[in-house]
Amino acid sequence: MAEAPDPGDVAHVLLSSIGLVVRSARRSKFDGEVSLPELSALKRLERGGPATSAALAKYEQISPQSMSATLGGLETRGLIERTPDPQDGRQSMISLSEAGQQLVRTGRTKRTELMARALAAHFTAAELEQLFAAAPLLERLALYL
Amino acid sequence: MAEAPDPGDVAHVLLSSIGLVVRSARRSKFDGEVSLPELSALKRLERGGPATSAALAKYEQISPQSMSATLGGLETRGLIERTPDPQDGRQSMISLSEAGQQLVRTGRTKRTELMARALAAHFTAAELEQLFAAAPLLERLALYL
DNA sequence: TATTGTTATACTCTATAACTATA
DNA sequence: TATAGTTATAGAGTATAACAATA
Repeated sequence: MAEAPDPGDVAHVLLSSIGLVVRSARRSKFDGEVSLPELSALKRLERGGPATSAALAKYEQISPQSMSATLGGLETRGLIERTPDPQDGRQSMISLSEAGQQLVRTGRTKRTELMARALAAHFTAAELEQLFAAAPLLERLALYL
Repeated sequence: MAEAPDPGDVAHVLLSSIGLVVRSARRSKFDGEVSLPELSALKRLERGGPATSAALAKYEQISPQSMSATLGGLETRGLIERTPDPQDGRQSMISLSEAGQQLVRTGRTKRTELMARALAAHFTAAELEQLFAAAPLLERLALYL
């Protein structure tokens, strides 16, 4: 194990590399495909189960209004369902529809597939392991920004 | 070393975690501070030296038009300089100005500082090492998307 | 009054198309 | 004609402000 790198250096290289990946991922467009924020919300629902719009916004670190817009698009395409809270008429629980479950469970979004293929073709097992291990660290980092 | 994770799983967790970091980083606003794409361009110039607008766009994986807009903002604030190519009147070399060099070299952008503080406060040396090692892998991944 | 969620509006970052100037 | 770069315009994703409905 090498010595600990300077946090400033780590911040530097992370900001660069992460920016590049996001720009690249966004650049590849697929018709009728879910967008990055949509995919993120769907995966959150799969991992965490049904949730209110406000809770989702908090998890995803975006404003409730933005989440509202994202969910609107998902509902239009039948990927999520809303169940009004019988106790509190203001709230609704958002959950994955049958179609939404299929889409996320099978991981068959073209965007994820493209990245999976790139990983399989150009990275060693050890590197995949490294990237896999880095992901939870990145999630944790996001909480402190 | 654990066995190699499935590339699909790696793609999944990377897309999620990276999205979160970018949204969090963008959410924290600082007046008069360089934006993420601006910072990225400045760092590229520091690492790679003077370059043309087109070359920068290619490195950063954005269109030449977008890079033009980014550079326009940086020039207005005196962070970069343009040197016309004496041989070819169409081209200019972009380089960091004195102010731009200072800003990037000292790493004193508020955004980088915020992330550096978070890393220093909430991550172990081994984790920093892990994140540091993951950055070049992410850059490579971006090339194949 | 406070809370959940939406609608209206605007800003940032990016793209594509059309243009200018130079080669 | 071809290339480097800019200007014009549009779209995605985000934010804040103002509003409606419910508590």
